[in-house]
Amino acid sequence: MLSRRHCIANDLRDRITAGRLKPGERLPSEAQLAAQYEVSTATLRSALAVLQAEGLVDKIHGKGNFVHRSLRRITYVGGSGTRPPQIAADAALRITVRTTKIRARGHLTALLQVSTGSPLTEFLCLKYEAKSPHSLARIYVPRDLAPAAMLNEPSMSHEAAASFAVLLPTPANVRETVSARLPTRDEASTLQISSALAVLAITQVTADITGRVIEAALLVLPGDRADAVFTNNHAIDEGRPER
Amino acid sequence: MLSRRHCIANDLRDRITAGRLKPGERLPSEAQLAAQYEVSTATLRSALAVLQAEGLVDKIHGKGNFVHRSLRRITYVGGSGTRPPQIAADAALRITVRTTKIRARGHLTALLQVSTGSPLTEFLCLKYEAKSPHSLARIYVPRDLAPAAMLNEPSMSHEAAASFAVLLPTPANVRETVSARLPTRDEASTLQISSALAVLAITQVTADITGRVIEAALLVLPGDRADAVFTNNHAIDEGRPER
DNA sequence: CAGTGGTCTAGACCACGCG
DNA sequence: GCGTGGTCTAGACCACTGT
Repeated sequence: MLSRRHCIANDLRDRITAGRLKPGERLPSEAQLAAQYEVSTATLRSALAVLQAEGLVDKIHGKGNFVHRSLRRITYVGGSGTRPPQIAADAALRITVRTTKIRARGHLTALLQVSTGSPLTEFLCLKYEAKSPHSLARIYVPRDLAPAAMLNEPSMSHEAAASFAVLLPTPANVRETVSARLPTRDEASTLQISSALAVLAITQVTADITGRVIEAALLVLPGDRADAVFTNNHAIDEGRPER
Repeated sequence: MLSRRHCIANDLRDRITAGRLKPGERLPSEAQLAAQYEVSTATLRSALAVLQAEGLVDKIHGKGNFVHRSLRRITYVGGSGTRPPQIAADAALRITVRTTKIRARGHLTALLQVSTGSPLTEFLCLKYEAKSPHSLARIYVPRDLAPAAMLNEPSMSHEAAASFAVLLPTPANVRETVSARLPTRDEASTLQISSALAVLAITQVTADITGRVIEAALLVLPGDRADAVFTNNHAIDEGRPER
């Protein structure tokens, strides 16, 4: 026996995945839907919350509920060392970078293996596909390693922005840690996603051959459209994994 | 300006992370908490829902709300090819394996690059730490490759259960795809987690040198306590990533 | 049985977007 | 101003857990 909330969520989900409700389309207002399903607005809203957490529905205050526009999937390609790891920037991605001088504290000291107060440069990178934010990266580099040119160059090349390690002299060892969590308040609003939609968080730490950490990158990708792929070898190739 | 829901969630979160509410401890009943905070039970429940999605609170119907017992973290070690990738089984993990003969269909045909109806063996592996389920893996192997011994061996070694590829003759190429999503109904109940707690889903495809896929593993790890780590080199070593 | 969480209601009032 | 979603209430009733 399913609760009405789940019945309604299932019904709407089916209508969306079957294409009877199309991406970008506005759903009837919550009051109307509540009347159609003969439930209270609270119940109807809890059904929509399910779909929202699944990334199928976008709620916009004052405007309505919309079938999620299925954006291009984001594929983070790891298993680096030969090429700079990066989000596959197939096309038409716009990147903004904000550079800030900060001092290490908290987790950053552990990640970069520097002491508290150590000078760092933070690169806050935001990628957009058209007008929708797609991914967020915070990259930290010890101040003495950040090439001076980059510090003064507001719009750098797309490729370089994704990772700086490749520009540095010595070959790099990379460790990437991937986890699933809810976005912080800031991340949710920056990426314009629901704070109930889990993100794929990737922490990428790059060291030179001496073991010195030369870069730490914290990437946040919306869970509904992101995968991270790690390959030994390019021999295996085909479609998407399950689900 | 924060909603009362978030105020309450923040307050309880602080009390938990500060240790004033201890792991395993039962919270006051929802009615009592609602009275303390002077809100309706609905509002209080929505505050608890926030903490539940963060994995900080376990709700048990008929018993109460409990501060989440912080279990050992699960670290999935990828970047394989030299050693079988596996969940670090530091100690005291019990594994159950259920073996089923099935036929390929849907996503599995694409993953294993076999045609629909092709005979497979499914290994459904569940790891427990004490009595709590910790991770779930579904491993698929073409029937003609599954060693006959394993099919009849109900309790295999812990190491072998995590990945079979290492037992096979030819060296392997591995592709691992990581994503964040909500658990299915089955996964949530099997892992005894909230269906609002995101999971880290890892799809691991192993091929032999000829390019033939010899194994596909679908791993599901609770997002609140799992990381996947991919390293080029073991030169970098220290604590946890951010957050 | 009593106590707990789970679901749902009918309605009030607030905040946002747009004409 | 009007229609939308966002928050909250006070309470009813159901379902599960333990005694």
